[in-house]
Amino acid sequence: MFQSKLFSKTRREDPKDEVSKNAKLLIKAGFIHKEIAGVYSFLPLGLRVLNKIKKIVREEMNVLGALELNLTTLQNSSLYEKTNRWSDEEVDIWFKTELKTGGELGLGFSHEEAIVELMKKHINSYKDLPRAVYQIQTKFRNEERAKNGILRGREFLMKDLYSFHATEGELDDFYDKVKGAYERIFERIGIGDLTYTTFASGGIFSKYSHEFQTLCEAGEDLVYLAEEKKIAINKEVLTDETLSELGLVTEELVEKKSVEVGNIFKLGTRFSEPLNLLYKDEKGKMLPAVMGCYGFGLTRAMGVIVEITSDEKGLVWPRSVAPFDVHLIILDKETGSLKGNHSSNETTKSALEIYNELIAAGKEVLCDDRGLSAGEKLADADLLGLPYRLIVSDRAIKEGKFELTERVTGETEYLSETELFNKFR
RNA sequence: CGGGCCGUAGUGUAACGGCUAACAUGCCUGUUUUGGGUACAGGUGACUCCGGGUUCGAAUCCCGGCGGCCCGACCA
Repeated sequence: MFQSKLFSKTRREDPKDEVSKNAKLLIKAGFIHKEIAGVYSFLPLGLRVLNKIKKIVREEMNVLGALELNLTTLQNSSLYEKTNRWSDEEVDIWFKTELKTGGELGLGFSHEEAIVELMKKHINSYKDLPRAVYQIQTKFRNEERAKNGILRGREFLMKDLYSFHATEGELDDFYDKVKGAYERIFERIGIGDLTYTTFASGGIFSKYSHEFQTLCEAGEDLVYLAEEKKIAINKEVLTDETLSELGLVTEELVEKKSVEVGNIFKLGTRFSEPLNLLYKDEKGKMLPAVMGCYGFGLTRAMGVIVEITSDEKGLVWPRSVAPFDVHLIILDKETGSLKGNHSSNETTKSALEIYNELIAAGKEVLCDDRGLSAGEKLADADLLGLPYRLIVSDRAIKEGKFELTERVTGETEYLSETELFNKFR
């Protein structure tokens, strides 16, 4: 893609209405746009990052054998009355609205009820179990106070997976597999080292749930780490009892701030019972299905990546989620001479060749063909934070070399064309 | 939901109750420059968030609304 065609512009100054690092940088670099407090639009660059994360999440969901679907945003109030989750006393984050013909609706904040209602039509027998379905969908939560940019919005993108089982043992097995899948997701999106599987309060059905907490100064949660064992405990369940159960002692724990990027729950029959999701077992007995639910905040994960990887110059994307692989920067005496994908200038011509070859090699390339000064282009490149910056300049062309700089380390190599392509193979 | 701060060109800031609301940046024209936001010249751009009030006079003071941020509470 040519940068001259990209409508989003970078800004020189921090937006005055943002304090969080993630929002400041993402806005400055033109990845997102704030519509309302806690409500952000995703511009082309930001959307590309989100899509990269989505792809990784989908791949890991597929490994679990889960099928993707898409439930509605508008939710029927009467369904939630059955599980006692419609009243404001029970759930205070609903965005509620109503039909012109009467009747209340809510914008979905989570979809346990909806998925159970749907699966009732498709699960009748033990032969229909187990089942796992997921969706990647915008959730709405009427937070009293949105904060920290895209870490806690009123509207955000979430992956929610639900599983249905005949027995608790079956749920336990699946639950452990999901835990593994989550660990792979965090590894793959580049925050695995800082993400801890954390014991948290479990709700009614199980003693604990597991949160995936990424250590981060911008975090709102407090976790206690046993670093060597790679175990963490959320402050909310930190008791002597918990410690002895997990075989830990207070002395080995370190307190850290963190962001909850995922949370997995054993729901048991919390929803299947009141909503009558029943199946017949081998003996013809009607039993409620045993369920699990597994959430992952995509937009929040993106915010966390920014919080922990960016530096004073700007964003620093891990390769797996970067909007492009390579930032190809043309520095020549006639920049702006690039018209309709051809040019008479040797440097630009050479850059275009490289551009086309990289694309042919399957790389995603952002080519800075704008008629700006070198300094501006370099500063923008740092701000956008693509993994590699490839400079094609008059100087380099004379020497027959391309200059490749890795954003995260700042290390530069001077490569021949062959070496360059070996690098990207 | 308690407490605090704030709202001025696209962006970031300034302006004692008093001159045509200033500066930087951006944007447009031209010349210049091409390895770290190049330089110069000319130009463009604001009903000072909205509504009321006080005053000879309001960006500035008062009331109400809307919007934004922070601290705390909350976050199934």
